[in-house]
Amino acid sequence: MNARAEIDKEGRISFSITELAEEFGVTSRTIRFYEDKGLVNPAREGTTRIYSRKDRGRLKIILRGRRLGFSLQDIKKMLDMYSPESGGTDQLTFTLQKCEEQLEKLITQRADINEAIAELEDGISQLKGHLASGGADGCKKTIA
Amino acid sequence: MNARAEIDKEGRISFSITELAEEFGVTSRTIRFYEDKGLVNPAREGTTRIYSRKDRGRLKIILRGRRLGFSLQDIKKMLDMYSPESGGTDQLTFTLQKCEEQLEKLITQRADINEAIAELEDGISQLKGHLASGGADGCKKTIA
DNA sequence: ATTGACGTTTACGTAAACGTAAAGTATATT
DNA sequence: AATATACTTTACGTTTACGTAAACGTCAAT
Repeated sequence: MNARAEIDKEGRISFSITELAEEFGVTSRTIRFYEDKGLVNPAREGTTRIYSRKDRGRLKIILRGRRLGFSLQDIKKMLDMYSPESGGTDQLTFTLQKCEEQLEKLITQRADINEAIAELEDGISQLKGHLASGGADGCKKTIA
Repeated sequence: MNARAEIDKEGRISFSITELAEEFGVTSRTIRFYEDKGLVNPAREGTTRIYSRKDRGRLKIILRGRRLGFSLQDIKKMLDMYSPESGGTDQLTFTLQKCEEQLEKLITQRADINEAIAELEDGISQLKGHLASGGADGCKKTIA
């Protein structure tokens, strides 16, 4: 049994690469790839990667970004935005602007989703109608 | 001047590939590529592609799908779902189920977006706080 | 008749996001 | 000591979604 695994059973404070991979449903290759691209930067114990809670948080954000269809490059920018480690006033201002741009994007995307959802719901209720009214046709609505 | 362009100035009933490309902000190459993949199937006048309103509708859906991060393959399935041309009852039932699955996906995705938006708004207001309170630090909040 | 705008096919090129082997290190259990 | 397990790096392979170039057809205006 591993020392680290012993110490922090619950409320973990550090994680191995495979732990995170399993938790998030990706391969370790993927996580290392993200590191290659500068999206995470775990500590090292010798050569082995040690992921902090913060690293884990970044991973979570990365994967959500991916689900939303953003490129890793965009996601990197987003992450950099979140942590303006060097807080010069103009850096902050810059970050703020980037954040607001990103926010716009997401809002647009939400609108897209809502449209898609509405159409799907519409289609579903029509399908149900067709099934209820029995027959092979009904109103022949396709796509507009 | 082209005959078609003359006839249907407004309320267009058919479109050329470049018209649609410009309208949707993609290249004609992209649209032909979608055809290659079976996502659209415009009529032909000789060898030239003629896009109907329906084709245009499909294109709109395709591009929205893309913005949402779906693969063309997924989008094809979605489109096939919308138009169950051969309406056998079990075909309809199948389509219905697929639609409902898709709906689930989108709802999940909307949740993702809402999370991301919330975090961003939070981050933005914190940034504004830092900027207002002047200094180089403040509360050192980074990512969790 | 030629220029130009628009269309076509065929086919090779490319960037992003990993997959997948190869080959080695480190620790732990049998 | 040997096997198993987890980790590492290096590097080439793969898929998706187009870009881009070549080489040609078609129509309308100059």
